[in-house]
Amino acid sequence: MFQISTRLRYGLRALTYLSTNEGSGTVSLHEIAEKEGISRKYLENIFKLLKKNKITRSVRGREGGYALIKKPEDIGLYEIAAALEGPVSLLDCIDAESLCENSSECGVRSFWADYQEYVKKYMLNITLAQVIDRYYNKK
Amino acid sequence: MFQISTRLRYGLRALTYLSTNEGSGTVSLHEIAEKEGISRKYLENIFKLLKKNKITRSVRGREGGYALIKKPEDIGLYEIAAALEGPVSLLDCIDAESLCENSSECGVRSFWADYQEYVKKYMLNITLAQVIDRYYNKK
DNA sequence: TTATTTCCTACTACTTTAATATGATATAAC
DNA sequence: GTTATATCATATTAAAGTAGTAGGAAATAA
Repeated sequence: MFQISTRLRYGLRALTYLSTNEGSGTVSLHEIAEKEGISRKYLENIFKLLKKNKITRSVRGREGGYALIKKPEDIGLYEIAAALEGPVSLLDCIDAESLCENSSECGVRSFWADYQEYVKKYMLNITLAQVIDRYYNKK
Repeated sequence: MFQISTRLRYGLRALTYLSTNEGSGTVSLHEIAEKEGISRKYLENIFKLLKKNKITRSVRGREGGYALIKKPEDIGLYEIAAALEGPVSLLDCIDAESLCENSSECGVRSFWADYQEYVKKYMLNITLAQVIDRYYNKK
């Protein structure tokens, strides 16, 4: 219940590693995979999404790799989660009109809409920098 | 992302219907299925969990059905969600010690622990009565 | 030229989810 | 007592999602 996906967890770890090790250059997936104990092939899938959503940039070829586009302080968790798990979407309401007459769907829907806003708010207010900070302080 | 399951949504709708229609007796799954447009067989699965978790009671045989055990004001959404989706569980941390030395897992884990508490808090503070209230006010 | 890297298109194994199938058991109405 | 209507029990199925793998093309620095 309310479990996060391995994809997002791996993604966050990879980005944490990336931001603390990229320096002025890039970091290869090979290195991240080795240091974080994550499959390199699976990281490829993850970084494909991160690049597509303009969170990272890439350099191909030898000595290539990935780097963050923005500073960790400017990267919200919401955009990372949205990139890796798809954006928040409310429930479908296709035949809502016919349903809402006789069912409890409307009440439940409006409740969940609020719930999603609540979760989204949390994600919007936390940055990658804050997650990294936790890593070092192990608080 | 942060999407709720059909099982929980159906469960909430069924409980809403139940509490507004049980009166002093019980309501059959046949009736709920018909009025809410949900498969009766699927409702059986849902109510098996709700009964097991002491949210509803049942009466077998003709004229039988289900009823709430507590008043809607005393049923928190968290217990309903926990019954239908399993309780909140933190990430496994079996070989955490070996990992935490070199990886970013610890920082990410502590972040998600807070996140889960945040969500849990929301669920604990909302009752079935409040969801029902929304249904009528269609706010 | 070669080693290393991203990039691209699949494929696979596994788990979960939503739903169905079949029938046993209980009970009120007739 | 028979019957219709319920829950209860077990199990199966179809589709989707998740985690991870396979094989190689293209780029680029050493």
